[in-house]
Amino acid sequence: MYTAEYVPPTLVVDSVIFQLIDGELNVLLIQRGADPFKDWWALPGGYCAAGETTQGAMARILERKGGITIKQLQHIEQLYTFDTVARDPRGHAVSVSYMGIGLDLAPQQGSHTQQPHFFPLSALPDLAYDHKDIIEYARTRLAAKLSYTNVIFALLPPTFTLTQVQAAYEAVLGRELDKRNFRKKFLSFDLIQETDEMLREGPHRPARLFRFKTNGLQHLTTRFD
Amino acid sequence: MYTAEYVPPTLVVDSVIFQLIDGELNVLLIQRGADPFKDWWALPGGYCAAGETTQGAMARILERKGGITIKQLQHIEQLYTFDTVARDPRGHAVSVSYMGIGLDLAPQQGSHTQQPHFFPLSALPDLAYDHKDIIEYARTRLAAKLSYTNVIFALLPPTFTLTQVQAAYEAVLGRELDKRNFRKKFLSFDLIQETDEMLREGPHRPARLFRFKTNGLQHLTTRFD
DNA sequence: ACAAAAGTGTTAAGAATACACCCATGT
DNA sequence: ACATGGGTGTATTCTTAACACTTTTGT
Repeated sequence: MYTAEYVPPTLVVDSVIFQLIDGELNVLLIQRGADPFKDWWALPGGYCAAGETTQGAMARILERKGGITIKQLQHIEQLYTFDTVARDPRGHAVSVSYMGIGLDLAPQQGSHTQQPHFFPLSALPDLAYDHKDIIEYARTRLAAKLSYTNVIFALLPPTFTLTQVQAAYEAVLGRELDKRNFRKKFLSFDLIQETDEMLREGPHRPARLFRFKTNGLQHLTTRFD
Repeated sequence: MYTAEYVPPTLVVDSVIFQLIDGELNVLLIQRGADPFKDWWALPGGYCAAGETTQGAMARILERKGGITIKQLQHIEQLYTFDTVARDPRGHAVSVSYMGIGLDLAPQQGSHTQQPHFFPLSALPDLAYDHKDIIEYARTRLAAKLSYTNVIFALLPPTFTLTQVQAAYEAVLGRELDKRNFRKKFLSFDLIQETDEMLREGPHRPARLFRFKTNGLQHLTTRFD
């Protein structure tokens, strides 16, 4: 397949797994059990072997190291391939990065790692490799995608209130939105429909529950923001 | 660096090199000299070795196979990593793809290939591998970037008329724009300044030449379109 | 004089923004 | 009764879209 003198770089896959916890965007990290960066927090990642797609490798590694299956993720997309020679002290490792988004993800102890853990983006520990850059890249991509896709569905439960949708937008964009304008605009996309359920959860008026008309990523015909 | 039983996929880099010719977006192709896909047209591409960045590999391969140096390119960006196992019949090859944009590129015969050639996107030959998908991905990305960056500079000469700018937008977007509205909007970005030169090239009123205030990619604060 | 592209403004419709009060509930 | 978050409409500003004629040149 390639000549004797051709030695490819190591190919690795790193995953940025997001979910909302308490209205904040959180990312899944594992604590490394071996050098380099032993005991540092890092994105779940690992080798991609010949014959395995990068997304296949992502699924295998996430399950083994993060205790999460990709069926729990409502959206997955490839982000960028990080390839600087110095990013891994052991030698040249090219990293294909992915973003995955889920809901109520409860990571399990992986067989090769310490307990994986979700951290809010506002309180990340020091990170191994260039993983801080990768997370920042993912957050920027997700924020951009809010404005031209329905990707918000991946952060929300099957039924949800408009206040929850707005809170999810605000968590990703990192700024507050006007309640009346947000509802008018978001409803105009025609992505969701009322259910006949209400959410009662406090000493205040119950909130209407909605659901998405279709799941799966779609491009908006009109932009948000 | 990796254990004996770990065999990485081959890592290759494929480049989509665009330039405008006669008001149409063209892409650089080479004719393959060996199997697989012998004599088919393909994107210039080749192996990336350990210790070499993917962009470094791109530069080396473009020069060798396409007769173009990356210094001739006014913009380069990574696109996507194509990794399906079946995309190369010889075995699993993961392709990191790049888009490069230049001007007056005159490809030279490469040492390992037939004469490279620019083809308009509207008249592409059959292409090897998944290279048609890669070109389509690049065109879509470029069209999207027109609306939120100044990337149009990469398609234009150092001085240019507003009609040329509009024609470049139209070539990438694949649709016509209103002259008065285009000029008003584009000038409002404040990216360009008048020169005191005029372009005379026919039996009609000469056109004012402009230049960009800064080269290099910038995000627009307001969107086009 | 004619053909060809350059250059230029106004109007109307639609979208974005700013903004404040009443409603339904649990305690 | 009160505290809490749910729910709703309008006026203003800004942006977009549609549209046609005059100017300057080469032949």
